Amino acid sequence: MKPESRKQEIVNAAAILFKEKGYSAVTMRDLATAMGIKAASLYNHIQSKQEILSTIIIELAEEFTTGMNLIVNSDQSAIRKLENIISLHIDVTLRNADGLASLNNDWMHLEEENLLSFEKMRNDYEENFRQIVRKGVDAKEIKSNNIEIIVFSTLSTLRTLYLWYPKQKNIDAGILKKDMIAVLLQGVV
Amino acid sequence: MKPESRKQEIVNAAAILFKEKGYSAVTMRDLATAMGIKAASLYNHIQSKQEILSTIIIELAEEFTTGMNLIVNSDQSAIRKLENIISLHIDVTLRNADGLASLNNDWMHLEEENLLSFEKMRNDYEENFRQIVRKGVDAKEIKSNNIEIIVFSTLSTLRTLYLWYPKQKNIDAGILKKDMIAVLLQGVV
DNA sequence: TTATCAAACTAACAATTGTTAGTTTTGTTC
DNA sequence: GAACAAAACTAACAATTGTTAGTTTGATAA
Repeated sequence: MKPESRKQEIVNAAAILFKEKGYSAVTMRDLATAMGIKAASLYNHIQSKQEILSTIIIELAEEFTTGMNLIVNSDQSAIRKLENIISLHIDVTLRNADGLASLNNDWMHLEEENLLSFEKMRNDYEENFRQIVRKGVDAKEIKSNNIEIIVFSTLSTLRTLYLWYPKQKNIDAGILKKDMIAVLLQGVV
Repeated sequence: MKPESRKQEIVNAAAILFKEKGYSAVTMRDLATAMGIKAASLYNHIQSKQEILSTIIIELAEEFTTGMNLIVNSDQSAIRKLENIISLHIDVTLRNADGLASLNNDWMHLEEENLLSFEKMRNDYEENFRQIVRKGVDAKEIKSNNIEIIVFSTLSTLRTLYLWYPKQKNIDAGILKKDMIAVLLQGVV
């Protein structure tokens, strides 16, 4: 066990609180109480409340961006790429479910460059996703229902994993991936 | 066009703001500015900020509860029931996409009885959903992947419709329902 | 012991929050 | 135009917000 830096401990505690009540509803005093210290003491380790949020979100966004780039540039079928995307989301969710709450619900409270860079990463991510599906349809690997609906429904599910996963007890990552791939790609009927 | 009550206008304006920034980050002065009046004037029409939130959420929750009860008690196949649930979500979303943002993201800021009654409605809703899927699996209508994953993935998509639908231009409700049913039930492969 | 440094503390600030009280404006009805 | 109600206003409040300044504590190294 490598000891976590005090800052990282604060960021982790904040992610849990942000998940429960949202960024705006969590006060620095709430966070300090959760850490067992006074609010002012937090500022020995972090620069601002905003810095906590951006630390949580940007790091996760970069993980997704890196993962997606690897997948997009790989030489695989569209279906395989979709499977890898599902796997990526599950991996990130298992590692940091709390932080994903902020990424999903509080990104709009980012400021300046962080907001812009987040929005760019998210748009690029979605565009990559869309392109994979499009190519899959062209290659007749994927049913040409409505491409936008496929992208939307798959991404909705993957983005909500952070809420659902913690409620499942002792679920194995490998089984989860297999089942999720089956449901999302082969359907339920 | 029936004239909306001033209170309803305020609630509608609030729903839009809550969607953009979340309940906690929207101040009564923000809302007043959006209405073109001063913050204090809002209180001629509403009792509190909290009342606005509960008006938005409880009404929607009751719509879902009513709709779900009709479907559960109907005499149809499990697949048909799932189709009707999809249809229900689309109908509610088309009618009040803004309010659904609060229902999805700000329900935890409800207080007292409203919080309890919301949580009960949501749990009952999910339990009904789960039971329909379970019966469908028993009747061999539905593939027995992982029931929890089916419930989760379908519900995730339906709950996120409020974000996606407004970005689609001039999409016909009937076509949307058909396509959504196809993707969610028959899959994409 | 002494010096050092991270990490806690107390005390306070200026700004913002939801809300109230009391008053004025606006528009409709007799 | 008098009367009335709806809906706006001004002014202020007590509480809470993120944050800063300066100080004390506690452990480690010299």
